Amino acid sequence: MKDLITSSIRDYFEARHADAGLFEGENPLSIQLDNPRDRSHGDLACNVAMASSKKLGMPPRALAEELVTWCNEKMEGRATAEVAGPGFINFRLAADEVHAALASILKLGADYGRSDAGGGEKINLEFVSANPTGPAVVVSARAAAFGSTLARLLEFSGHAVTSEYFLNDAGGQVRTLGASLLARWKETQGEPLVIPENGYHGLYLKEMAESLRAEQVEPWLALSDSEAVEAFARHAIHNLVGQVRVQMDAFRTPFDVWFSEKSLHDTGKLEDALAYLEEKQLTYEKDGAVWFKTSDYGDEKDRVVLKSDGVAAYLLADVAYALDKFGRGFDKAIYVLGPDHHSHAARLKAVAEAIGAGKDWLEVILLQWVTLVENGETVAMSKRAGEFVTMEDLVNDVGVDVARTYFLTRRAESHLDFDLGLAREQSSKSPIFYAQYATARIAGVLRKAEEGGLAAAADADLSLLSAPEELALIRELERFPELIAASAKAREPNRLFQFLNEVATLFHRFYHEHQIVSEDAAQSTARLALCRATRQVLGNGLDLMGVSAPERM
RNA sequence: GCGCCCAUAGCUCAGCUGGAUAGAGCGCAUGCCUCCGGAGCAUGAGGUCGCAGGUUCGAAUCCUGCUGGGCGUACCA
Repeated sequence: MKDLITSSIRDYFEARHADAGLFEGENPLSIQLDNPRDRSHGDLACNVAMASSKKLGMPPRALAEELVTWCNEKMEGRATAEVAGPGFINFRLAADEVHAALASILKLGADYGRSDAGGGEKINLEFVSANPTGPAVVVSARAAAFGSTLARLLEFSGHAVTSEYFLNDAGGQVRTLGASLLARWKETQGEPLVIPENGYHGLYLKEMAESLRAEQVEPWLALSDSEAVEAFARHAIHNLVGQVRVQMDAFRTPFDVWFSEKSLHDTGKLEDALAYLEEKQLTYEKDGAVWFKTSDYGDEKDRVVLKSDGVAAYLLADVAYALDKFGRGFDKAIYVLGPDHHSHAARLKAVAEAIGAGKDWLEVILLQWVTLVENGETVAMSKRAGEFVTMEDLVNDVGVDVARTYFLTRRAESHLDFDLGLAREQSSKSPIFYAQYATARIAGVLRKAEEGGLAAAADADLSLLSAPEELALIRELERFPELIAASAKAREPNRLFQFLNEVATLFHRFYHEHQIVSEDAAQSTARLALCRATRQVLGNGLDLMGVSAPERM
């Protein structure tokens, strides 16, 4: 339908104003159709008359009048146009068009909303990637909810997505972790507890140490100090990564690839990366270290890739990892980073350019902090000090549906206050309940209809749906595919949440105004069809969010 | 100092990549179930969109400069 309107408008300009060259040059005119905020302005609104009036030397309203006449003829009653305000052209779809949209929702079912907007673009989406030096914390839960939903949105809108988790299972922090566990082990053996400098104080290591068996540890202790620390570290990492995997799974956040940083070290990829940079003459030596000229690509200063002690700096792993990803043929790599890593954005961009992928190949999304709030008090967290609410605690406390939704209500850039008290309440105050309540309510109505023998009637006469509340609901449902595509393109899953709430609002209003199951079988059947379509859209949307659509609550 | 992010109703936040009278939830006030789920619906009060300029037919949205807050600014990862 949109295509018909757009082509009608374009035809007009080509027939009457071809010499103005509106569609050429550096600022070609694009014909936009928006959903007006105010429904009394029709179904679709267009601003071309205002946008082009200056170039054509015509007053916007006069131009709009001509366009309206032209379009009304072209569209043959499938939609009607009228001029409004300063020169908007408002289009109203014929009822048949609206009903056809409803029929199409019912026909497509679980695939309704799917599109090929992404054109099969191959995207690597990396998210969470938290250091496996302790249990996953709340920021990871936010990243998980955000990333997994974005992955599903991208997939649904026609992209080929690989969800990836990068494990920092190498480097100094891992050794520190091993040393901390070793200290905890010694504690279980009656020795005084001496946690190393900058070590990890969390009780999870105490518990882990207590679950170690003596015969397991003996061979480790027989090794040199350094190798012993390494052995404890390996155990700790293995254990913690296992926990993270289980939690991500329980949080409905599947990953296609768990990428080990250590594997880059073990397979010589770091040396390859360094050789690559050297070959491209992007490195130099200074103060005994090897530097990478990231400032050539917009970073504020150069960075060390090989430390003066000969050990690779983390950035080299970034280069090796980016080379690996690029080599796997992705058209785009999205990095979802935590707020503590935002200084990395510039140098990651530099890496992308240096390896010849181009700076648009690598996209950084920065998630902001989550502050847990309870009774107006901020709940403090620090991984090293061992005070934190883990992701597991959070999920046990409020449930997966509530936790996921809470994170999906906000844009990535906004700091998020997570109110534990509110989330725990399981009431209408909780953000997800409104939409879920709608699905449960619909399920209730459908059960009722089934008891009355109405369920089987598939050939509903949709033209019986003509009340304002009915049409408004259908038109909102019709926006779903477009919303999905836009939400994926903007990397803003929160729009999906907003949309589902809008659908729920319109459904509740419709429900309140109209008796669905009544004496009038034809009318009932039509309204039941609308209920099914609404449930389908809510269900598809909630599914993308990784949230359940309950039959009863 | 420099860099990134944020600033919208009493509170928490949306605002669809420049559109018409800036919205929702919570809280507050008032109505609506003999009827399919009242965990719902409707109405009302509440705004200098941080401040000042600029671009535009048109700005909460884009640009510049301020103010205030968060984070970062390692040969840590």
